[in-house]
Amino acid sequence: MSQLFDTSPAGLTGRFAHVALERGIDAPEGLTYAIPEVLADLRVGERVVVPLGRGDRPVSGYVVGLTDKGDFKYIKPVTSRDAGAISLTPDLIALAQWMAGYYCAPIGMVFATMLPAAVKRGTGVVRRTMVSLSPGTGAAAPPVKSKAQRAVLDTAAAMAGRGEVWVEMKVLADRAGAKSVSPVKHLVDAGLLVARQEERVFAEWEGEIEASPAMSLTLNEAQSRAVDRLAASVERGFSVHLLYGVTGSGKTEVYLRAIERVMGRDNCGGADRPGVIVLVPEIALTPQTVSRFTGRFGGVAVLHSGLTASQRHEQWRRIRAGEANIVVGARSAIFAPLPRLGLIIVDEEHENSYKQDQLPRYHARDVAIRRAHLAAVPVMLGSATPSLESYHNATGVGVAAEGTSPSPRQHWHLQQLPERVTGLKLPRVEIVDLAQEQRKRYEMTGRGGVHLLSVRLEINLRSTLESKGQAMLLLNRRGYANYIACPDHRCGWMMACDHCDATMVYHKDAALPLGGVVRCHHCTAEQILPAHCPTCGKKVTVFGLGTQRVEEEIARKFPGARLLRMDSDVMRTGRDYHRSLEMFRRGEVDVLVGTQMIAKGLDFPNVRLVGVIAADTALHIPDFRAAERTFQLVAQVAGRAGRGEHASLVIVQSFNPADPAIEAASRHDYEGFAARELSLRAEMGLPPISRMARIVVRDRDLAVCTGEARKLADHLEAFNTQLKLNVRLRGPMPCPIARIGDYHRQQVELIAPPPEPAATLQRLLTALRNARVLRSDAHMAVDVDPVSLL
DNA sequence: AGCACGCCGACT
DNA sequence: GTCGGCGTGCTC
Repeated sequence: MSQLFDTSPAGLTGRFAHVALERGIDAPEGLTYAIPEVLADLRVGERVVVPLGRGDRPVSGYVVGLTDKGDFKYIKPVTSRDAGAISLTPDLIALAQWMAGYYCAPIGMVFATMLPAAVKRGTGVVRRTMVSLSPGTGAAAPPVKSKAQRAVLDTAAAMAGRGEVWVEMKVLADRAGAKSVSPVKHLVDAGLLVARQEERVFAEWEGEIEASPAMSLTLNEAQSRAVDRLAASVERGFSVHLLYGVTGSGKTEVYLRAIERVMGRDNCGGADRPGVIVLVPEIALTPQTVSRFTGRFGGVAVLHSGLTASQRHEQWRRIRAGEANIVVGARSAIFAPLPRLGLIIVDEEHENSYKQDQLPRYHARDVAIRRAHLAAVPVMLGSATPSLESYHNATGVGVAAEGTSPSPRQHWHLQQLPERVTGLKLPRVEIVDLAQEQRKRYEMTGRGGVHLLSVRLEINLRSTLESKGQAMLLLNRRGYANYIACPDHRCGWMMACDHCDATMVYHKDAALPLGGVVRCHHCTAEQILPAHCPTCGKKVTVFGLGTQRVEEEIARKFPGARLLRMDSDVMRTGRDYHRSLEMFRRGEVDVLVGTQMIAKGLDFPNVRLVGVIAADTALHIPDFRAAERTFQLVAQVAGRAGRGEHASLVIVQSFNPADPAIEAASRHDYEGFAARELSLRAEMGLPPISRMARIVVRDRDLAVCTGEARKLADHLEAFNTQLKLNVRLRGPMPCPIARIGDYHRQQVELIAPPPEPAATLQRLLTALRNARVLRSDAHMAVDVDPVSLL
């Protein structure tokens, strides 16, 4: 169209910008707008305002591409640049486009996730007027009208002499002893001072993060080797290093040294230096973790959910401006707008919290790998219990034919830290058979019922407390009892949520009039505990284990022990969590009872006993990763013991003591577990050897839900056959939890076989998306690489 | 996401 | 005969 004109229409450059809008339109390549002369220097990544729809409603979007050809029929011009001059680096634009395609998400949603709302809204932006002596005003005392003006000029001259050339108007007035800024304003009007507007983001910080002293630790051989190999790979561009180091093997020190190597020892920020992103699970983002980085380096920015809007905005601006080039943060910190990237580190890469459970359903580890690839830099993934995805990629275990040795994927490297740092050994782990324990107890006492503490655990807890040691007890289930039922087996009534296909959980609370509430863990439903069975009238019983019950049991058996429970019911904010951990660290707590939030990454030297109350909680959930979860949980919590000079012990209670996952975790045998589990996955055609996507259809009406799911499955089958993709389709079938919050849920699973499973899956999903039968919205959720199948 | 167009029930 | 219900689809 532009070629029709010898010269462009008035005010237009004849060039065009592809603009991806912030919401709504699911087109990764964006809409085409003409670039006006006044915006001739528009670049990819800039946030702009464009007219949309008949009413030319102003909407925000991002320039994703520039072109000389505008082949669309009607083309409107870009209205203006974003008022806050927000822009994303070109690598983030490319990353957003990849994410929108890979995760089947509207690109606008991806941008919305990339940019903190505080940045878009401009939270915390303060305008200040800065003034400075006019050039030429200095030496000769210019005529002034008042004493106040004289004082202002003298003060400004004195400050300029100390290097403060630009001073905020209000500050200058104060220093000069003026009652208001009016003398300063008069001087500006008279041309003796010059003024300019400055916009700055201002945030209040409550107490500075204290930097822990930079300890110079000597690396052991394995640590040095890992650092050397990573450093050696920098020149080759993109590479992935899986740092598999047992619990307590000093992975953090490897990260710190790797950062030193990449950006130089004396980092203090500066845009000329490459930047580093360190991803840490939200829960591990403690002041202690952060201080290990701030203690070693300057120019560190922190991003986590506990920040206020203006703090987040301030951190983002510092990063964007190159003032901070080390970013430590949770999942969304992978979108940190570093002008130049040098390295990405993903700590505890196996953590499921890296996967976002809302649109866009991205996995921060995988996005990190993609971002490193786009920037041609190395990425290091660290874990004591790597995800089978990463282990498979880094070793090739799981696909090698008999007799051939497995080989890693291209660009992947395995770095191992097989031993704990100086002098520390992995703790001894004992398994207690709970079924046998129950029988023994019955023989001795004549009474049945499940006891939370086995004889072994109770004895060891007692001796631990007597010797002033600390203990941690893990039970990965909140509440008091997760079943509320009729005691009569012939009746069989069990209390279920009215809105979900799930049982209700009893939460004890002595402060409440009826001693507690009954809650659904999948929606917000809450009820009182019924006294009698609604079907047969018998007195209801509660059974099943929860952390509250462990707490009660310990309090009863060990009245002198200082006890603290940590689960998401008690820990409402990150501050509660950090405060509790600090109490435990200071030794003000003897026994810590909690869910998986106490299992990961914590380092308390005085923990001499770790007890797993029931290792089976995750074992029977209908998810092919049940064994992997169980292994990770047991191995991780076991790793909390033996981090000091005292002897320590881990006791794992289980109804399935011979289960391979529990057994392997008790022997600290990750490799054995991984080899076995990966061959099972290969045999059953499951990830990571294959790739999976899951599409959930939800509707309040069951018939609509099943009908829509059927239609979707038919479409999938048609395209799968037509494109000869050989993707395995399962369903439509009800989700394991078939109804949540009054919405019925049907699912279809897509499993793409090797070779090139990811590409195969993408081809099918893209085909459906282009045919407009697949969309991610309120009715349909596409989850690529799901981590949870409920 | 908005905001239109479009095709069926209760009003002047 | 019109007003308006919100279902479906487009926005450069």
